[in-house]
Amino acid sequence: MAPTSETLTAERILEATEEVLRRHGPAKATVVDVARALGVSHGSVYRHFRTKAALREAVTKRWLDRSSEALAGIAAADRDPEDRLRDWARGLFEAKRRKAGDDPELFATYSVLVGENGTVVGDHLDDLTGQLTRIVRDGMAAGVFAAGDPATAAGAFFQATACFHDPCHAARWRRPGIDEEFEAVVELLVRGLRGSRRPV
Amino acid sequence: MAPTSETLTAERILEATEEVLRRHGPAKATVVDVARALGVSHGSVYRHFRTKAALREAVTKRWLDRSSEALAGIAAADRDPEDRLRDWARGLFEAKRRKAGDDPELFATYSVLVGENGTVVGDHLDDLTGQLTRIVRDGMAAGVFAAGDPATAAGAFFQATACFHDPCHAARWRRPGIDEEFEAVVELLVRGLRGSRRPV
DNA sequence: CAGATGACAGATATTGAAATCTGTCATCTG
DNA sequence: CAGATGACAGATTTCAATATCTGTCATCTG
Repeated sequence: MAPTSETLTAERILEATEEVLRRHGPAKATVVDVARALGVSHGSVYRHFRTKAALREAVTKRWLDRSSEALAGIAAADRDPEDRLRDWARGLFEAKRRKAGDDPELFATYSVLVGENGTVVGDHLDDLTGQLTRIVRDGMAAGVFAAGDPATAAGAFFQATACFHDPCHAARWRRPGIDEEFEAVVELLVRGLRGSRRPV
Repeated sequence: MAPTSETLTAERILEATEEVLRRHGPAKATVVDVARALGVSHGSVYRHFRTKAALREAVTKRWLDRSSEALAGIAAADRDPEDRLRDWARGLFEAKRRKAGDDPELFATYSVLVGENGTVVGDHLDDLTGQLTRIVRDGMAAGVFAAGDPATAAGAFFQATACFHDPCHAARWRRPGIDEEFEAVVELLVRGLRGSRRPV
């Protein structure tokens, strides 16, 4: 809001943009608002970001990257792959549910941004399935999971748990019994990864 | 469009409403349009449906019920439960994908209606998971699937395949490789239903 | 008299004029 | 001269007046 004497950096613009998005929502947040919040002219914002879309994309990427960090720790840990897989899936679900529950409007805002930015979101999903692939590969190497293509199995696991991390299902995350449903799905998938009793 | 001398029945109103929805879309389809299409006054429509919402709900129910029928046949067949499960899931996916692909606007229209009508949709989902439960129960009875609560397992299977039947994922059904992804998820789930190699 | 009608009040949607925003760029300033 | 500015054109959004719709009901008709 008040003009600041600090140098205008991309980082400061991104912070201001997040704040404007938080206050005004995705539909009403304008580049002019961001410039006003920083006490500069909107022309200065365009010096750092070519278009409004690029600015929104950068904000989205920042947000998604922050989401990945905590999970990356779980994926890289040196522990039983099956436990890691459960913890990772639970961590992803809990994080999403907490964000959706604590500040529904902000979550809705980011859901809109995510819908706008196919490329950035695709990279984020690749990042997450990459983390999953690492866990699955470790599990196969340790003989805990049945042999197969780790990337395919990780992709299937990720898709099968979409109900518990994809924003389009957010409305259901408040229902009672959702935790039991989550556990049931994860258990079913873990058993599937372990492999079949009867030979193929 | 042209006035008809036949008696005005709920059925005829529903047909006209489907047509109006198909032509005008969910946002612009009005009760007055429906009455015009039937050549009657809108007051007559209100004699059969208390509100516009009730009319839309009835149309939604009709549509969902039609969707269930084909699958019900698969679920009730007297065949190997594992094949039945695969065919059922594949049938659900194919039907949804075909509808979304053949007439995207109509599919979008019904997606909106589905979003409006929690109760009717809930019943439909109960119907589908009921069909799945029957298959899973048969599989457990035959020893093909590991013992457990059939309803829980069926619910988990249904949620885990949401990517391939929930309209909110419709945009991804055109991507190349989607069939392989579907197969991978179903295989993983089927292996999970068969049970674990190592004792719990 | 069962069923259809259309006038009506309040709610909702449409429309077009005015305001604001996006993106560019010639100009200014430290 | 690197970086900021604000005027500008064309695109988009807002807003208030206007039109349409929803749901009711007294009245009509076969």
